[in-house]
Amino acid sequence: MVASGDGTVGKALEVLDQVASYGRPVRFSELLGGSRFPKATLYRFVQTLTNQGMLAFDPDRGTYAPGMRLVRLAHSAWQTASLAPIAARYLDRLSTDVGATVHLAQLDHAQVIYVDKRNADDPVQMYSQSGKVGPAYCTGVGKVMIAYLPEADLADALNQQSFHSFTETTHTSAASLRVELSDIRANGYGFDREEHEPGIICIALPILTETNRALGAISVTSTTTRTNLAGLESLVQRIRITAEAIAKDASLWYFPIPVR
Amino acid sequence: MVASGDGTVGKALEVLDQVASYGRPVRFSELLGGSRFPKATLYRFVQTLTNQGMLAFDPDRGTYAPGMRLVRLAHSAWQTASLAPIAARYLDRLSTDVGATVHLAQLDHAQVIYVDKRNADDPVQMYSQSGKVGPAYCTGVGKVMIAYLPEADLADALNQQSFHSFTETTHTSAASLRVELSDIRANGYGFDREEHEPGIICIALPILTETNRALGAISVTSTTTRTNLAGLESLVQRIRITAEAIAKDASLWYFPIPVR
DNA sequence: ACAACCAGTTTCATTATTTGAAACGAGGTT
DNA sequence: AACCTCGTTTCAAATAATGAAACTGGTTGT
Repeated sequence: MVASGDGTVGKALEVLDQVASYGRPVRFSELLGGSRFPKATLYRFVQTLTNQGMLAFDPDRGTYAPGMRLVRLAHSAWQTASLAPIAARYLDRLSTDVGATVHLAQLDHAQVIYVDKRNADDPVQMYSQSGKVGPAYCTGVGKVMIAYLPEADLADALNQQSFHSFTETTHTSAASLRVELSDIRANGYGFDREEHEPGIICIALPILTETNRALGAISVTSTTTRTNLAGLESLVQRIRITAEAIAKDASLWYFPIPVR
Repeated sequence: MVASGDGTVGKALEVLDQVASYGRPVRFSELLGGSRFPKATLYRFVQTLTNQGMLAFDPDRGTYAPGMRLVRLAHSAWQTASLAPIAARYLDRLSTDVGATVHLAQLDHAQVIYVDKRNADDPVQMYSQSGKVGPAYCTGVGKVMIAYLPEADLADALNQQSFHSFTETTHTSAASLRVELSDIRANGYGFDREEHEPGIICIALPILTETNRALGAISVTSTTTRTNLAGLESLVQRIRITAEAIAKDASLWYFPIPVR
């Protein structure tokens, strides 16, 4: 079933996603055009979401945009459910050690979400890169994370990949990707071989629990003008130290105190 | 009616807020304890939200936490509905000019959400301060924003303030706050007179549309050991330049192209 | 071995909410 | 005045949410 949608809540969240997808404030009629819901129904959803602060209505322009309540909730999510707070100090060190850009990512359904970043070249933090999404099938972090998914979830995730061919090396089918995924499980790391952007390569390692679930992934990115895959591979030991340190901290971190 | 809640969607979002409020992963039974919903109902909400990626379930520990979909959505919100992207360069300049901490905030219902920050002392950005919330009635940014609310919304916002007395100067009633709000409208700026934390003072200015709605606010914060209210007041002209520049950019920014 | 207990999950008849076609109202344009 | 478009409201029919109670599987106590 393509259209998932758990009841009313699922539909409302679908509308929320739709608004977010425009990347700019939108009019009601625009939403209606791109929506599977009838006018009155969509109208009620938009009203409800606005009441709830999940959408913000601009009365001057009559437009809707994602609301500030999301920012507040995401702050919670970022702090309690993401690896970013735990990983921060390790990423700092890794980035200065290897002198390259470091990403920390997690999986959301079948998509990659970048939750933190260290840019070695230009020390100015791009504020809130956090939240940016990317495809799983053609990024280093994406591939190492789905490689450790249980078969049922993996099949699901593969179904949701677009397999759009960004470059010559992009995987264009689940079958060819599956071959690489078993390599990744064998090695414990994976590459991005210019699959997403020409000239951009990376090496990625998963952050694993004791039960071998991937909590997230870290990657070191570079360009073909500066190094090559072998060059990146030489960093594996160093990166593994970071990944394991983060995994260990994460396991210690939440020991939900059974407060009574 | 105290219990608002628009239908099923409102209730589900209430549960989402509840999970976020713990600030750590929580068990189902903990949620049940603090919830007005019966077991089966709460269970279904949590299931739905988890399916939707708004919550994340940790199968190893049996806990729920805010999900990564929120981070993705908030990225959208931050980029399209917040003033942060527009204001960034102005905040940089203001912060170096005045040599103090600068905040950019917006209103979410009756709460203040900090969407960006420049810390003059310590150049290390605290990553993703963005999303942090604060009370409206005892912060500089909060007061200048609610001062420009239409009466109906203002009454609503005042009702939702806790008027908890943090310090000796904290407003403890809507009545006394209202007096200050009319001063703020007269002057175009407002102060935090150690109302939230002893020793911490700030001056805040609203970012206004042509129709005099407050899109957000900026503040310059300092301590009583370094300066005083008169000292902050001397910065008004400089801050106003920034506030007006942001307002102007914001008005130019979204001119929703009627694409056809 | 057994019983009691607990957290989490499922069931199902009842109840309340959502649904959407259609009508309406407010501006604007011809 | 007739005619658009866009947003909003109405209301009976259709659907989905509700929650008490039963159930499951694991843990603890005797």
